[in-house]
Amino acid sequence: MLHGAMRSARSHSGPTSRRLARPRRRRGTPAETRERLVAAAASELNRAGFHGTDTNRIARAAGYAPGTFYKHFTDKQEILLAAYEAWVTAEWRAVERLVNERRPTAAVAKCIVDAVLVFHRRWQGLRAALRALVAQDAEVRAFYRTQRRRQLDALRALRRAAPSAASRAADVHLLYTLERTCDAIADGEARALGIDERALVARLVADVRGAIPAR
Amino acid sequence: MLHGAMRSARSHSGPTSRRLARPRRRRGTPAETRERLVAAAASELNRAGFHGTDTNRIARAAGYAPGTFYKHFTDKQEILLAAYEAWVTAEWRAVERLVNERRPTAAVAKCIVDAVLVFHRRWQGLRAALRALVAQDAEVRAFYRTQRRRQLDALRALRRAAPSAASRAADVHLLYTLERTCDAIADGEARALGIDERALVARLVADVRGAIPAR
Amino acid sequence: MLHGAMRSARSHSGPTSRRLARPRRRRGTPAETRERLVAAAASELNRAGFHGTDTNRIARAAGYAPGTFYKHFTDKQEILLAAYEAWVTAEWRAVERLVNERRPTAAVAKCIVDAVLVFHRRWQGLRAALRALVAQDAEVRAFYRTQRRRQLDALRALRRAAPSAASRAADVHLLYTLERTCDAIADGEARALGIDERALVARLVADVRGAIPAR
Amino acid sequence: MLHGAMRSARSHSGPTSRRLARPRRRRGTPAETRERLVAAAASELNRAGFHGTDTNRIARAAGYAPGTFYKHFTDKQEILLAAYEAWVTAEWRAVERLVNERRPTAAVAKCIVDAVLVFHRRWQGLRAALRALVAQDAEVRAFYRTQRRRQLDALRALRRAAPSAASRAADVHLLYTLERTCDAIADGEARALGIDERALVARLVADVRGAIPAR
DNA sequence: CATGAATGAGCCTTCATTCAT
DNA sequence: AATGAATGAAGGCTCATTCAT
Repeated sequence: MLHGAMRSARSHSGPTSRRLARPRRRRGTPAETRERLVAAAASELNRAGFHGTDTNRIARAAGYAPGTFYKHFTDKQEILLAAYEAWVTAEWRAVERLVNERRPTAAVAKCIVDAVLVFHRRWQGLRAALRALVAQDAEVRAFYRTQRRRQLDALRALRRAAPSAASRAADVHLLYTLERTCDAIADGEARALGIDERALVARLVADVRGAIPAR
Repeated sequence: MLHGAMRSARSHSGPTSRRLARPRRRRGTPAETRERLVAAAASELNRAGFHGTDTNRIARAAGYAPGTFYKHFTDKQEILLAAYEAWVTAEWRAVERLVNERRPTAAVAKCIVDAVLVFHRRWQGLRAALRALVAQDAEVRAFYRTQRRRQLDALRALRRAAPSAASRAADVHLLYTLERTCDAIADGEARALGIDERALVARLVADVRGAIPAR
Repeated sequence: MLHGAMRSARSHSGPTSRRLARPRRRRGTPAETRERLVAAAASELNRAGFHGTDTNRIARAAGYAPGTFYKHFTDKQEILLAAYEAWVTAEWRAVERLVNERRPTAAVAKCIVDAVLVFHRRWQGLRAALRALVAQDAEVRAFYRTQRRRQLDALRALRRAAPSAASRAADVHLLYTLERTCDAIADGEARALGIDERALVARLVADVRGAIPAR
Repeated sequence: MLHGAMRSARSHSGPTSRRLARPRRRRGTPAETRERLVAAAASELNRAGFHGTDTNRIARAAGYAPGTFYKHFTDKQEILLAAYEAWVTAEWRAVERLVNERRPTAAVAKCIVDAVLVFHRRWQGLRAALRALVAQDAEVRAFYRTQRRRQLDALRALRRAAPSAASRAADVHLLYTLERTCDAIADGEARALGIDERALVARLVADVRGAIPAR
């Protein structure tokens, strides 16, 4: 009569448990596995930051065991860079698509700012996580600067202007302004400060319009 | 508090110098202890970021045992906020001082940008550490926004203009541009991208000049 | 304008603060100080147990600074023993008083059980704290056994019987039964188990009655 | 779980023997790991009490690294409860076994008291550790009372009597008496007080005999 | 390729205790 | 006699990473 399975009030579920369990055994090519891991990492990093995310959790969220993570990435930092690269690529692909549409400059500028805002809103946390590492880690810094060069190249192509010292300074000035202000709108700071977001966006649109050639 | 450490951009003696010679029972008021801890924290956080230092290390760097930290701060986050507050205060005190000098607007604008650059160069890491936490922690975010409001108030007073929705948008636009660009110059990114820093600074000076009243 | 005393959102109150501050500077004889400390310790230990109480807190609760504690006691354990000794003394003084009243045996037995219950209810936590230490520490164990001898002596005197091996066994049997059962009633276990407390008390009264001489 | 360790009162090989020879990567099922941890915890807690051991030590004693502990238990308290639950189960299994033997009531009662004594002797420290926490922690208290209910149910079944308020009071009265007295014998207090242990045990046997049905 | 139990360095935090005043 | 800032050892717990399977 005492033998019944009376469990402790607080029973730890043990190491076998998968709190984040999703359907597993989704076999596929290594590339698919990697892609799933990057997607899961982007999401986790965006939500909890670099130090708030753990690699076991990333793997589980992607449907894999912890060890699998390290078959595809050498460390946590590497997957952050992969996630960020995907982000930059997607953002600039979107911007380029907009620029190539045959529309008035003003409309294009507005669309670009809107598109950037959408991306910054969606990936606020990921961006912040990266920025923090950029300040601390030389490797991340080098990577970040490479991405920045890609952005600058894209912007220069968009301008269709001959590169000059002045125009390069103007380009980074624009990029930083756009980026920082979009971050502030994206993370709600502008609203919290009682700023009229439309007025702020209007300024950004004006900045962008000044940078792309009139049609 | 901490103004001794914040006032100058070159006043840091290095943490290694203290680690060996640690006098037992350093006497002083609690306020002095607190100030030493904040100065040490600013320095450590600036060097290694939030997750790259620990409270024991901060205490040791200030010349105290680990336990002492917790007599003055409830946790590591609190001391980061204290260090940041001191930073903001010192920076804007410097800016105000410049503004109040009787000099031509152009000269004042140049001095302001230079001063901001000095602060951003010196406290790059601290700023990055804070930004990362702002993205993750609601309490830090609230604190950060309070500081931002102080900055905006200071800027408005400097403008001597009646506050309007447009001018507030212009103010944050300027702040973000100045801040992000100075960060990029401070952390060497501008140089790494082959940007002419003087040209970039010139743009910032022009931005600032547009914001302060002509004499 | 920035110079106003703008305090951080979370401001640690610093080492000078006395969260438990009671009116201080109550000077008096060393014996009075000691007594206040013991009283405060009894209360804290009773509430939070040995490991849940800290000596700084005890000192503050008694109206003194942390250092004062160690002027009167060599360590935390010592004050626990002092508090316990006071407890035992008070309890048996109460029991003796009841026994010496000229009343029928049954009434006296009932009063004794009630009195014991009152003490156990009031000092549940202190008793538990002591018991835990008794199991771990030889010094505490020795002290505890000394108190137990006092109790046995008191009980023997109360019995007015010649000491014999049998009567001594009966005495400890009674003491343990009374003690453990009163603890269970005092800490609410009896009630939680759905036991009729009056029936249980009645049993204890019967036990006690069998041990004291009829009039 | 843990019955290997609990079944016998002499099966412990000592924690020192393991500390040096620690094979890397001990393989086994999670259940085996858990069982080893619980056995090590029971032993450590029994030896040093709740605050006298730490989870790192428990893990090492079981042959694991500190982190392994937290794959199986959320905290130190949980493993204490697991160890205690195993203890209660083992003790009552032993008692039941004795009761079910076809022997005279007197002999059975003697065997029961002896068995309880063996368990109390072997696990004195564990019992004391638990009792101290019961006084301080609501969760532990709830768990403890659940175990107590199991004991009462077992005792009632053993009595083969219809449950009544009077019999329930008698049951807890017996349980507390038996328990507290066995603790006192087990921890050497009875001997230290000059009590004839056989006489005391004889009283307990009489108490138990009164509770189980005659054959 | 994938698994998942196990690792272990190291962080944050507490608190009994000391000692210069 | 009392103070209270300071101490520092130690403990609970986490998580990036490894490796036997």
